[in-house]
Amino acid sequence: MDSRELTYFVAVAEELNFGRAATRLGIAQPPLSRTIQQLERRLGVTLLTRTSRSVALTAAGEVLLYEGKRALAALTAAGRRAQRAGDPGLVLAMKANIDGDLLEKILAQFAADPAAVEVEVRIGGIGEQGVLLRSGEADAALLRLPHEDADGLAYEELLTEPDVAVLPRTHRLADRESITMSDLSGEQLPYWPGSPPNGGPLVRDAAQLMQLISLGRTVALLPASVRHHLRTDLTTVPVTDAATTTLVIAWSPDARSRSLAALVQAAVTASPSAGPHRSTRTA
Amino acid sequence: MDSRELTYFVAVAEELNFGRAATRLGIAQPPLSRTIQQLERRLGVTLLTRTSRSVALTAAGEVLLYEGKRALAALTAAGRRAQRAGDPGLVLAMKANIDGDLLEKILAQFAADPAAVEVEVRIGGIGEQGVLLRSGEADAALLRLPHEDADGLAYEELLTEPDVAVLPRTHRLADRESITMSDLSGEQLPYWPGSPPNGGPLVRDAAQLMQLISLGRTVALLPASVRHHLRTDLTTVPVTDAATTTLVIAWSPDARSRSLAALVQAAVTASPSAGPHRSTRTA
DNA sequence: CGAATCCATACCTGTAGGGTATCAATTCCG
DNA sequence: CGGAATTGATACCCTACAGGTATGGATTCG
Repeated sequence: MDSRELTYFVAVAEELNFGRAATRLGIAQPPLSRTIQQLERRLGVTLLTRTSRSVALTAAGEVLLYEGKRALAALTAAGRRAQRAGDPGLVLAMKANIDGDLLEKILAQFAADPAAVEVEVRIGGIGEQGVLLRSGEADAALLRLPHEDADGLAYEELLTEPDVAVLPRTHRLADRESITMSDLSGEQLPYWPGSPPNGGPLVRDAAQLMQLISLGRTVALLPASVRHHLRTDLTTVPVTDAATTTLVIAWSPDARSRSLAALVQAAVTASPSAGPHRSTRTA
Repeated sequence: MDSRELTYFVAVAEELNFGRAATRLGIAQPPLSRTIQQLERRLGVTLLTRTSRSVALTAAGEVLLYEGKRALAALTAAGRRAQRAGDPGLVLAMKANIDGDLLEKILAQFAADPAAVEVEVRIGGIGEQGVLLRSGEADAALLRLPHEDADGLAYEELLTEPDVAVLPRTHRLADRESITMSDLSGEQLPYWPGSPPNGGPLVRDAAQLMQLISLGRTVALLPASVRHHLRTDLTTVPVTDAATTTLVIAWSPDARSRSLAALVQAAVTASPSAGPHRSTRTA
């Protein structure tokens, strides 16, 4: 398999349109058609069914799209990790304000370890952490399960919190001791890029979300630790039957650096629920 | 990252010699040198330290070798799986005579499942099963832990057996009710390709091993179920403090075919220790 | 039925990947 | 100690193939 052909195929398979795919790849359409034909001939399998009006994936195409994307990601990740291999430092990816004040403790704990190295903390947008990790640009990431995807990653659980409702102070439920999910049935819950629209507004970052809540346009269910960083015009109310969010530290299962192991160890030690640990990966 | 460059690098990194690597790749040495230089320039990292007499890997090179091999394997596996995606059948890889008579039961159980498809059983050499699985040539494999490597694979445990000593009938220990590991301290235990030599003979397949045992040249510790297929000039003796071997059915964690799931299910159901199951991967 | 859309075909061009010849630096060994 | 052998780098050429342009054929849409 050649990575160029595969890259081209993935583009077509995702766009389901040769012209758009070619533009996205920065080449003309004819060479793209040719390359896909070559690939199909080489594999001896039809990947796409083209009516001269539209393109659809065959079963084989579905498989190749799914597996091919992973393989290509592994390829670029290999390069990235090699680039950063000389640099002894670690990169930790996280979203702003999701740590429940844990980050400082983790870093302090890590600093005490003899294997400690410099840690660059990279604050990314929603859903970026996993990408950074899988692409080899970050060594570890703080993720929230089940909101974020830990598929194919190793992780350790750090902290589990109940979700609370974040409301404007003027909201009808703002003064309640606690509420239930059914109390929120009339509200427009937001959704993130990547997850399916649910009628509510699309939010890209925390600040935007808080703004929308403040305007009464939406209401959010967030881990209890948001309380510590909340704007003064917002408040939180416990939701008795809400889901819980688990903060985990995740890393590539392929990584095997001494300092990364120490960072994970430090994170587990620094977290309040420092129970027995078990590495896991989701299937 | 380009797969061609990476393939070339892996060859050089494994051979630690540009000439040999070029031969292995079927190209001349100068273009190989050039390509590696290009790769290093592109990544901005030195991968190899060349004294004009020998080649050694840098830290970055080590990382790229390790991760690059995985990425390339994923690449070819993606192609293979796509090739076989149209074919609804499954390929099950295993070693001869390692199944403890379980294979028939598994296939019978599977045949009863509505999602059953044709199963091609591929009997491979020692250590090949994992390779077939990882390269996408097989959908599932019967492996013996801890002798074989389940790294990066998902698996379900089927059967755990104690190891027994396989001896010639004329052996001094052949008539004992049971023995201990210390009784075998004077014996030359064999080793397999891939594992480090230990002074004993190198064996490539079961028939060869049995022959060597019959000649009194070695003695083997094998799972108890070998008894069923043993030559008449050999016998087995329980070893009270021997390790146990666990037969597992393994598959690629990336696979998500209905029929494969049914096969795994059938294997678990057919195995005697049909307890609660838990998918695992080793780190 | 013409216009628009979309993939395939035909043909041309430039470059990058590959080959040969050779050099420079070590190492080996008589 | 000096010549032979080994090994990676350099210089140069050549061809195959990736990519571009123009255009055709088929389908859909208004």
